[in-house]
Amino acid sequence: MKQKITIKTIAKELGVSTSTVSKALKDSHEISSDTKEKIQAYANLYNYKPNHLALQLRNQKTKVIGVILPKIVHHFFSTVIMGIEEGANEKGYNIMVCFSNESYKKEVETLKVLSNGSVDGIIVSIANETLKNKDFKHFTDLVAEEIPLVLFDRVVDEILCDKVVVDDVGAGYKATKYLLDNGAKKIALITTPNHVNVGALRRQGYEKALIENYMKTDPSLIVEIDENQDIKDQIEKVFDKDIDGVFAVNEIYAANSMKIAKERGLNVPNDLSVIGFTDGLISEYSSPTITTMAQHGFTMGKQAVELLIEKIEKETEAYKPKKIVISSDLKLRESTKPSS
Amino acid sequence: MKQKITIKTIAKELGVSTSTVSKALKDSHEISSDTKEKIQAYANLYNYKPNHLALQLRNQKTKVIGVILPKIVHHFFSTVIMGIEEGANEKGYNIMVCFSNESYKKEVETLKVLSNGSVDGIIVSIANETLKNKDFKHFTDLVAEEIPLVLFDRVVDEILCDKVVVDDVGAGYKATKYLLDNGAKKIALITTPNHVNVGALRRQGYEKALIENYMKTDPSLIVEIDENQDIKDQIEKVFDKDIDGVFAVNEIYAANSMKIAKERGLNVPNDLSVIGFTDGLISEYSSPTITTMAQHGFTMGKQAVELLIEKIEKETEAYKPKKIVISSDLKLRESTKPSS
DNA sequence: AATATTTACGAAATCGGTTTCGTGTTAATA
DNA sequence: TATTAACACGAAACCGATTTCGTAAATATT
Repeated sequence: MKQKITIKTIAKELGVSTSTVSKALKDSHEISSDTKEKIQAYANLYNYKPNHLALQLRNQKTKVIGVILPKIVHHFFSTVIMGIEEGANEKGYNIMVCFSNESYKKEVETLKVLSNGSVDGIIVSIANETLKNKDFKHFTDLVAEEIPLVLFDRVVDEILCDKVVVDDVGAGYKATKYLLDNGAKKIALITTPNHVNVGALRRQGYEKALIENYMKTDPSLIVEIDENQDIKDQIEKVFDKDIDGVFAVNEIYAANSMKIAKERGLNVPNDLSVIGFTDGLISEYSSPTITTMAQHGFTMGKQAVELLIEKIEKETEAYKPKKIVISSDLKLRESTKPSS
Repeated sequence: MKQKITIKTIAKELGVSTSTVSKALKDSHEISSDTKEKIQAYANLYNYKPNHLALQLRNQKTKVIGVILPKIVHHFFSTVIMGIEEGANEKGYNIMVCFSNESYKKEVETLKVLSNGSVDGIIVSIANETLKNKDFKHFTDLVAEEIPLVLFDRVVDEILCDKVVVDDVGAGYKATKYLLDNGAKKIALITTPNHVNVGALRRQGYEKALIENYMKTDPSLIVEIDENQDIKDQIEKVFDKDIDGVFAVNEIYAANSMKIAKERGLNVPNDLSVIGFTDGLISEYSSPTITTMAQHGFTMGKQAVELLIEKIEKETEAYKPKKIVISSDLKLRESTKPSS
């Protein structure tokens, strides 16, 4: 890279001290207008830009926010990033994005790299593997070091920090209730293994809605998808149970269910109603289009980053972790019968 | 944030100089094993981590790569990010991700922020608005400053730097030829306005295939989508032309075409064959599934970052911009007739 | 004319590391 | 025993900015 022009260069060229240059560039009253003009003109001419690293070192802050996501090729996480970026930019921050790829090891490493002073704070959605093995030491260490941390979507109680989550129980409840209210009797739940807490919570909502309707939950209607195996094959089984409703905890599971229904000659929504989760492109472009619980990723990201920046900038001693719950709404489309 | 432990702290506590601590921590032969052990033990105990900012300032490099994308809620760009991140991590770099949101102004601002020393190099896919107004000064300035820059996918010749692109002409040709070879006579092209160069290039391929087949291009079969208006409405018109093939330059256009076909009672692929671009989730989960030109975003990202890092680390004086062309393949699915 | 007050600028410390060079002590060699 | 070499460590410069404090010269006040 080309040799950058620094304050020192300017000082030497104009025969003044670096302090004078520094003050002149910020229009200090201490410097005569003559000198100021000269220095500013020179700086402009040679396109002087203050070196950020030097400023960061001096100010002990980077104006950068670290973000660790489990994955990115995923509509929900993409929208969250958008929200984080917009919120960060508004406050003059940039974001450094990393991925754990759902791996515990990568999450630990990434967290270590980010916590060495490269960023002022960190936003994370926990990797699946970490949720499974329940080892959160890397996070609690971070909290002990008092590095600002905000968790979103995939969070756990063991880590004492600010959190932003969807009302997963409520969402599961709303979806299931809608299906029941519109005549469904046997509703399959296509979910993740229970260690993924959002899956577990949505399941609670599902069960709550059933109980309220005096129905008991039938374990054979619940499919826990193992992502390492073929998704469609795993869902296939539950279709033998003569179901008339499907609540899937994400788009992919919903889309797979639709495909199976079509193959079996079931009419959606007349023979079978389907509700998914995460309002992404698949739901929008599938045919029939899929009714989903909209997750408001953009809002989550923005709220998360606002919480974080508040924590970064307000050095409040007495601090109580906040938890923001974002409610999700049912976005009605063609895969369910119209509300009766 | 908690007061971090620094080399100075350690030095004072153990009654040695900072130079000794620094050397001891890097296992220098200059320091006696006794002292080394003492210092290393202390550093471990108090979880000492060298401050990255200080190192960056001293070494004049950040080990961070800036990435500016037009948007992220988009399968192709998501996969590119994955590739960039993986390639960067392998070489010990992190990525700082920003979005232009297709806006010229935001692109200029973001570029300015990133070029003040926060990153060692930058990877960009140009915003639509910039492509339209053809103002590339912010990029040429960057090149003049000799800040390593790599463009991908949406690139222009005016900017002298390394580039990674898809073989858009070839891809357009392959897709169109496949349709022709399987009996299509009237193929609609659903594309972007011509200033988006990838659209223009894919169109060239489309025209080339037609010419080779002794057909002349019919302008009324070409739809240039204005993204500010309803996409489906715009495509609708061309369906009145009695077409039997559609080549869409992205997934969304393809999915919309499928929907129109379905509404009009056309059987895909028997009455109408459809080929899209960008092998994303929509194509995979649509029904029938959509044949697409796979764009290999991951590979593009990885190649781009490798080019960039080479540029960053090799201070070669004589330098000739490279252009890597990645060929895209047709991924056959249900929306086209099997190859005859 | 003597003193007080501005004005305009520079020296030096600081942020947290790395690195070169110098030096006192001890051990090895002539 | 005198000289040399090896060892172990510290002082200080440096990266690029900011900022406090000090001060010489110019101007204002009594």
